[in-house]
Amino acid sequence: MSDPEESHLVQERRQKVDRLRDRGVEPYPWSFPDRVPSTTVVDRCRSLTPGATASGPDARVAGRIRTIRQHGRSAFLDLEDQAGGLQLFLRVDELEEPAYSEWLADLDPGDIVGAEGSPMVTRRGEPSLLVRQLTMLAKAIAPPPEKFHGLRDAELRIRRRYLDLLSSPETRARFRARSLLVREIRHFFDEHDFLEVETPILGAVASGAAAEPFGTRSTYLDEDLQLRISLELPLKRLLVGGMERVYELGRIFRNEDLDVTHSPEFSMLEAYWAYTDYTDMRRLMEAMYLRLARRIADLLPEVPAAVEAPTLFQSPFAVVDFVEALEERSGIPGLLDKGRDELRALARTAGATVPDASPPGKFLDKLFEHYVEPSLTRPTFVVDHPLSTTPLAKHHRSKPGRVERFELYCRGVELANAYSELNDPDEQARRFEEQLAAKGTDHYAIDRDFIEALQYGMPPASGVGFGIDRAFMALTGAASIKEVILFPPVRSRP
RNA sequence: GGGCCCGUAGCUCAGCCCGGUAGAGCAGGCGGCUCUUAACCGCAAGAUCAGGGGUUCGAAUCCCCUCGGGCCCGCCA
Repeated sequence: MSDPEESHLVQERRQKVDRLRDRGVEPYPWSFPDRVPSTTVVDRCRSLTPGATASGPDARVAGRIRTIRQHGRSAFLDLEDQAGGLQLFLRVDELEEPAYSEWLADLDPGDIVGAEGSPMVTRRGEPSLLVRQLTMLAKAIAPPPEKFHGLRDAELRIRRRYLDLLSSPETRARFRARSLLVREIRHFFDEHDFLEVETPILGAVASGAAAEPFGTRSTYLDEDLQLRISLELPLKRLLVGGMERVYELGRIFRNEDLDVTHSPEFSMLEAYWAYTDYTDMRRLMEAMYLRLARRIADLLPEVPAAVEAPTLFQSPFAVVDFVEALEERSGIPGLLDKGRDELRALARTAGATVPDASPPGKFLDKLFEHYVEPSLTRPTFVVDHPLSTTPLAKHHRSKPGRVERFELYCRGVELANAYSELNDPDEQARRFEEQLAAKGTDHYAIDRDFIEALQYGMPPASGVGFGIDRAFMALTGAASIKEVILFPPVRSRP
């Protein structure tokens, strides 16, 4: 693939830029005031019969030229803007300066133009703008992707997302929906009196999850730093500090390979709620997902999975006990009494390869992943995990060997993870030590300052975390996380 | 990191099995057309066939390596 700079197509378009300048037309002007969305013009066309032109004031629209259909001394242009698009109808006897023939010669698909004229409906019934004045707003010197098939090359669609966006209404709709869904999530927490906060991305030791961190370095501090892998510990410090309902929605970084459901950097929301337990949080999450499901159906009426979301997410969500579900599905009784070696053997049989030295919880997670997860297509809360799987949750008040935790699953994907938060400083210290000793989790560094914070007293609280990308995937049925991240990580260009 | 598959014009694709020196549509150029909508009609142009090496009289095509991508596995609560 040669550099577009060298292409003769670009050369030809550069010559058009020169020609425009020679005629005194600025190819890159500063603004286009008083423009309205294309939908405003389309609305004004509704009352018109085919062939009629509106009598009222002229309308001004702006956007990108997608196609040009020239008919000798008239032409139709398809103009696209964020609201949608509109057909422009150019006729030599309607168009003011500059001359029609000059305009068409220097206009290409991909150019951004402004148009002023009368709303009209063609004889074939297409809402249009009968153009009186056409203004070049940004001459495109690189040609846009093919008008009908668009950009299919998966690599180009990701590396040059702007090309994917400008050539694909579906892509534009998807990312618009993502933004509005994030807005909805913020509204939800704001309405429940949670404060949105920001905590550091850079720190000495990344903690709060078992994942390989990215490293970087501060020249000023002369220290090695790590990028955060979770939001948990700083937010809990805020509970200690007296903030009773906090959440953060931000990027976290895990130094791992990318696949259909994992990206090395992704957006995570974590919320902590003082004086409540995981049952309260379960109700909150159910309420949130019910709301998001309704919202996504409105936002993406063209996407079947989005339209089905309100049917799929219906109250009450199913609740299953982690151990009961696993024992039932696998047909293996007494899992909690089994030792590490026995669990490892079972995990092997189930086809999972886990480092021998992993803590018992790791094998249980693998078994769960294998036997239970795929069957969780409807929204289901999996509750009360074995203690060995979860170092930061409070032990269960009535089930020995368990913690008060839930994970929400839907369409086989984990959508949320929450627990009654551990606030006993000594037990927390002990759990960290155990994790560290168990190996297989060598990235678990002990955050001493966090233990110290707990010593001052953290109110009982529930906390939840969920990946924004996966939530959006589950709601829209997206096949890959790359489809829901505007700029997924890619290798630098060769 | 391992396995399989893919990379041909700016874009979308054919040609590759079975070796004979590259073909179309869109976009662009020139000409025609004042209601089209993947507009249409005519003419001309556009390609280090991802890059490098090998086999061969001859390689887009067969083999090897490199780069980039996709899928699966591993890693990843």
